[in-house]
Amino acid sequence: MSNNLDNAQAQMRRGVLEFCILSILSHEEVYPSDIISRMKQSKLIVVEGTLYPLLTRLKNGGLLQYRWEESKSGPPRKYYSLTPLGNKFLDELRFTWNELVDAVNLTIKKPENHE
Amino acid sequence: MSNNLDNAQAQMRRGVLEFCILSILSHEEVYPSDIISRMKQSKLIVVEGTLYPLLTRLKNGGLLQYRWEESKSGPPRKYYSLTPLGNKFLDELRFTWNELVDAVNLTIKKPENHE
DNA sequence: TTTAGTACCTTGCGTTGCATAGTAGTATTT
DNA sequence: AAATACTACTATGCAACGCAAGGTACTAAA
Repeated sequence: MSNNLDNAQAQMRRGVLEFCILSILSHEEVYPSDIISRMKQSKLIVVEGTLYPLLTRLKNGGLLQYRWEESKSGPPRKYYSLTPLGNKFLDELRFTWNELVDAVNLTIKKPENHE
Repeated sequence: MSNNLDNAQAQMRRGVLEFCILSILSHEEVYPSDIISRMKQSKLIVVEGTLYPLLTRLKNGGLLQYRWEESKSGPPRKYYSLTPLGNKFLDELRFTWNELVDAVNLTIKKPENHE
């Protein structure tokens, strides 16, 4: 049961993963570990095994780009940012998100008496 | 690209599928085809190949129950409804959904200047 | 009896999230 | 200098799930 719940919650989170990551990247140039902590701040947990492949997918799709930057405290970092295409894409997602919220609110409300 | 977008939109929808279906079932006893049209009304598309396995999963998890009812216009229908456990579960999902909306809104907003 | 409409069910594929493990850089401790 | 710890990126393999496609079965109409 709690298993079921965890699952359903995770499922919800997954749906907005891409959207949130792109949003974060639209505000600031960050590297993957940054994203993880930003997300954790808003209680949206992402792990490495999820994030890295996702970023690669988005990059291959032409939505993201990155540049290497040296770090004093470890290996070099990949700083990601949105491409113009990525920005357009994000705009669409914003619209989709708003639509989704509306759709869900409509669905979870008790229906009017029809007939 | 539009492929990418469709994908991301579908991903979002998937996240709330279970939640919406359980919500619908909490309002009225319906059969699967009903659910599909209810969802379509709110622009949340579900197809049979998704819905039937999902309902079976939820039933096996003890969240749903059903009864058969004859129909004048075709084969008998399976009318689903929530079990007590299903109701509790739905409550949790409502909470999760609200949390998620907050979390997303927090994430997609420009961050305050920290430092 | 054929066609159409409704409803339920199954199979198989592709995607994707995630646990796990691995590589490689810097900094600190012994 | 060797060992340990921390940070960061990468790779692999499995399991879950959505969905396209195809199938069964019932009623009604042509």
